Amino acid sequence: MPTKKKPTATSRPERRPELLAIAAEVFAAQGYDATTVRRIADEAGMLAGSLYHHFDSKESMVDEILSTFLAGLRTTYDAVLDAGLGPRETLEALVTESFRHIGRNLAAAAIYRTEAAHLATRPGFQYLAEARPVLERALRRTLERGVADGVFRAGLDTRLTGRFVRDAVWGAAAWGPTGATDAPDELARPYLALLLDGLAPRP
Amino acid sequence: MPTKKKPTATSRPERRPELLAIAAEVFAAQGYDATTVRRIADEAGMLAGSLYHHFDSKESMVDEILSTFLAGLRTTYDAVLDAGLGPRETLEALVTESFRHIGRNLAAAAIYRTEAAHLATRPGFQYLAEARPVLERALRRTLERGVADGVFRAGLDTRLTGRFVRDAVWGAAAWGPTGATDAPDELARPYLALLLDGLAPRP
Amino acid sequence: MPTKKKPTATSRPERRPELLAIAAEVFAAQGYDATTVRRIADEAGMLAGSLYHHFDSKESMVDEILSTFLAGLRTTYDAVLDAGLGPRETLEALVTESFRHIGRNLAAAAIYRTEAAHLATRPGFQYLAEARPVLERALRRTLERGVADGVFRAGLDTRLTGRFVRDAVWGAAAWGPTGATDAPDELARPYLALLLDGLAPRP
Amino acid sequence: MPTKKKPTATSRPERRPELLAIAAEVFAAQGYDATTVRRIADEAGMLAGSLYHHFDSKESMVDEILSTFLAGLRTTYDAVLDAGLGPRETLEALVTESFRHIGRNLAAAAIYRTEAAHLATRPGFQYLAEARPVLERALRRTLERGVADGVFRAGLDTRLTGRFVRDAVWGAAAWGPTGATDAPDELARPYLALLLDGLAPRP
DNA sequence: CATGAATGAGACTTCATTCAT
DNA sequence: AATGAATGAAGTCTCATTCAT
Repeated sequence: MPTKKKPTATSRPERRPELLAIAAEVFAAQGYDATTVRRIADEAGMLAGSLYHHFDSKESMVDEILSTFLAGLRTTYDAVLDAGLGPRETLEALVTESFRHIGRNLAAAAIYRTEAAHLATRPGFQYLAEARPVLERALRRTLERGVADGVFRAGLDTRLTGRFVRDAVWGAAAWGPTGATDAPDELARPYLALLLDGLAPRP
Repeated sequence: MPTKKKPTATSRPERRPELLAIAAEVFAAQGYDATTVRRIADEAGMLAGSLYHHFDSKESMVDEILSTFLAGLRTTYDAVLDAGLGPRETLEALVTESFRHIGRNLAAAAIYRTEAAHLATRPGFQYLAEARPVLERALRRTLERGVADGVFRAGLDTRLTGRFVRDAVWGAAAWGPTGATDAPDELARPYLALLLDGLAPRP
Repeated sequence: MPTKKKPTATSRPERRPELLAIAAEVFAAQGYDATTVRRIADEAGMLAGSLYHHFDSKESMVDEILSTFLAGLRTTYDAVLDAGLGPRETLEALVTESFRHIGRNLAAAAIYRTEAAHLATRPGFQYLAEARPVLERALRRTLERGVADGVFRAGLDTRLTGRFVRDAVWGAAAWGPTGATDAPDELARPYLALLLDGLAPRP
Repeated sequence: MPTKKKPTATSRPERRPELLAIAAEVFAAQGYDATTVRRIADEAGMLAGSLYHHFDSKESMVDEILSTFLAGLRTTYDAVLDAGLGPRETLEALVTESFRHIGRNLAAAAIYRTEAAHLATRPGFQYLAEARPVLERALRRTLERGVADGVFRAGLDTRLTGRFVRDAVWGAAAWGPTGATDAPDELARPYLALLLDGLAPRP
């Protein structure tokens, strides 16, 4: 997937990702609107004005953070969907990879979860609205395939179920560093067990 | 002797809750920080300064919205937990009542879901941090009881499961008016079916 | 239901002077600009808007307070100057009556001392600028008479001395209630002793 | 004593004191509350918001003006009191140095005289209340020493006299630029003559 | 007379952003 | 690349004042 944005402001490649990581951390901690450019600069050990040698604007920072995050996510999902797996294995892979991507980019994921809906209304951020149903749709289709194949329970409301799964997965983005970073697979496994077999003991 | 006010024709039965509802709508739609007091006033058909006749500050508006919402939620949970139900029925009631409360107060719920984490760091909003684990804890304990009673699967990670359920339920607060308002019970039933029995068909 | 004819709630038909006294107290304590109309109303047990049944504006309140105070002062000075006293007795009377007037109208005096210079620049308050040199001028002329008569020391700088005396006298307006109210004559006597005879012991 | 500035080309040797001087002038002329930040900025040739690059708030401007002024005053008094002078010389030095300090910092002195009492009630300005009795106390003690030594008249009410002297001296801060700036010693000498020897001619 | 709601102007302050050095 | 000063637009909030009830 091609990068949509060339760095417009002059930048030395080393510093840029570093600054973005710092910015992501602050955005995640305080919220995008509540974060001041000065606070990011403080955290980076420079003055507010100096940030503009690296980025065009505060908006371009979230933009880059979120579009990078989402591009990676989409790539991951595409790989899963193109792998020719059965419905159950596809579902497991979608869930597992989601937890992994979130765990690897916790700040970006938290920003996405909290701010995307509001940011999506601003010009230049439509891609956020477009990205939102991606996981949901992949899940729904996988569920439909599974129901058709008899791998998943007949009569399943695939639309609602897709949403429930998506929300449960993304919820982990808000658990904070202690919850989701270290071992994303230790979230995926129990979640999948619950999702597939339910709470009630099998007879 | 001060007589009770008895407004005759143009009775204004408390403008306050009306204004709070408007404010909640705008906060939910745009985010707390991105919402200007003027926008709320516009929506209410008055000038920005006039709002301060009814409220101390913008902060006090979210405060009242959220604390009212959470007080109702806690009351509901307490009623469920005190009803003497078995674990499975308690779980069903917690989920069902959560969807109902969210559906009845969609704007407040959306604000809570999106802003609570950031607002909780401000002085005077500690109660948000305290309220956060309430549903999770109620769920976890119910799950523990259920596991002990053999109603729920043995070996369940009750801590993680509590969180997954909470996130799936609260996720609906972000579905927008078309998703969760109309028939909360039509969310609760399929969700509980999924949660209890899982995706996989029973043998 | 109260009686029709008499304004009952308060047996006082004239609320006005009472309200002015309250306003003067608050102006003196907080400063004119820092005083809100609402604060005055609070102190008077009514709502801010209700004050406008008695006064045209906040400005008209200070106006009435200060012009009343100054009219009384001028009357007093005129009486002293018209009494046909000698220079020394005139000086004593001016000082004594000043302390008395200040002591009797402490709040108004404090407002005058603190706010007059700034208020005088506003339209409608020119009389404040005109009133300012009244005591100084009376003092200076009395001093000049006294020097001519040999009652006061030859070579006295009457302009400076007039100012020094005025400032010492008006300074008491800022001493607070414990300093100047109770016994103005117990200020006048020692001050006059000091002024006439000085600190140094007579040989 | 202000050092001559030696600007090279466009040397900006600290804009801060310059801005403080401007602010002091405006505060003195209009009163603290009546002064708008915009007015100060206008006078300084910048926009209101730009002032906040140099100062935290309007309050912090008066704060710095007054605390600097009072620190200098206290230093001066301490030097006088530690000089080992006799009572009469101490008194003369206190009065002379007061007139000088006031004359050198007329705007700050005027602000102090007019606003200190009201400002002192705000948090962070307690030092104003503490600084107020400093001159009075120094004067009273010097007077007491003088009475004990027989340099000053026996039976003197030192408390009242201290206040009278303080008020006469500080009064000059309100005389305006034409009165007290140019030659503070030409105020001190006649005032001391009056204070020591009184109005009445010596026999 | 008093109330309670609302107005409208303006105040202080914040902040993203620019630009000469 | 970075600094420090400044801009300009907004935003929250205050307050004197008005007016129908």
